[in-house]
Amino acid sequence: MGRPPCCDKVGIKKGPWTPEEDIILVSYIQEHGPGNWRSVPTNTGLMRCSKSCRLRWTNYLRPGIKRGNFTPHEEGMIVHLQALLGNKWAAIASYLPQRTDNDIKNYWNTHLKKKLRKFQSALEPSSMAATDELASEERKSLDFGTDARSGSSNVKLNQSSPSSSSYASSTENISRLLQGWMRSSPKVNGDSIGSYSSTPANCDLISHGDGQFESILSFENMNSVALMENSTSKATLQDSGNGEKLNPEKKPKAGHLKNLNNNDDDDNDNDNPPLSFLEKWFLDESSTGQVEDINQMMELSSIF
DNA sequence: AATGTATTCAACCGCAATCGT
DNA sequence: GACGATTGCGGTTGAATACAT
Repeated sequence: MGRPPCCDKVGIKKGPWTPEEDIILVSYIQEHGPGNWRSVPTNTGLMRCSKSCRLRWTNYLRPGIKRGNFTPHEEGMIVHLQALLGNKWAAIASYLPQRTDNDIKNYWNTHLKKKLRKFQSALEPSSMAATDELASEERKSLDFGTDARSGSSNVKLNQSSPSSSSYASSTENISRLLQGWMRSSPKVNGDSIGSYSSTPANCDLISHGDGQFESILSFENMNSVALMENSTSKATLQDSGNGEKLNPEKKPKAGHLKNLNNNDDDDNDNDNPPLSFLEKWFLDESSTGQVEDINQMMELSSIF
């Protein structure tokens, strides 16, 4: 019953991509442009399903993708947007140029969520005791800005995968691969199309580029995604790279609606979540999780 | 040095939305 | 409008790697 998975076909290759496959895919897209993924495997001879080709392109080969360290500004934006939108990674990614939804999702799951948990534990130490698994995990890495495993700064974490054997982690390979295309890419608003300028050109979110959170406070009066849509409606959300529309907020699925509604519920008083304090705490690498003003912190608990 | 454990992230899977007929 | 095909998205997995013992 139901449609069989597209990758279940015999002879369809799975797993990590090889440099040869990447070159084939990039060459094809360079010539034909992204899209019509269905025809990509057929036309290229790649033994990959269309989905895999699209994923490889959007998450890795696409020009202008920034890998590695997330800046504090990016972290702050993710925190902000996640609080506003829930796990709408694609929507969040549309406001973080050069970052893929997958990247953001991974970063959230591996780094930011931990920070949030720690934040919660600071708020409600007793509740942490109830969640033993999480609690023990967090206790292993008490320094907020420290990698639990290495004890070193988070900055280390996102260096392009240290692996020397793993091709997929070699950004140099990819950039070399794409160099020709990047050079020939037309410019839009001073940015190479290759930079995947999916962020709305007029969007206040990042246009300031000052690295301050104020830059995203254009959401100040937002209480819902619908409002966000209004606030950005003047911007043409168009991925200039492949022509795909990049609507920051498509019709949410049921689960997402729930998520969003939860946010709405939290904001029933029509006030935005008091995130500035959270950001400060969240991004303070020297923070040890100490809460100086517990009352202020308590205000934040309802957000999550 | 060997082994066990934790972490990361590229890639896969399944579902829902969208598109084309 | 109905239906099938295609695309996009979010959750999850598992191999590779780093770290701890």
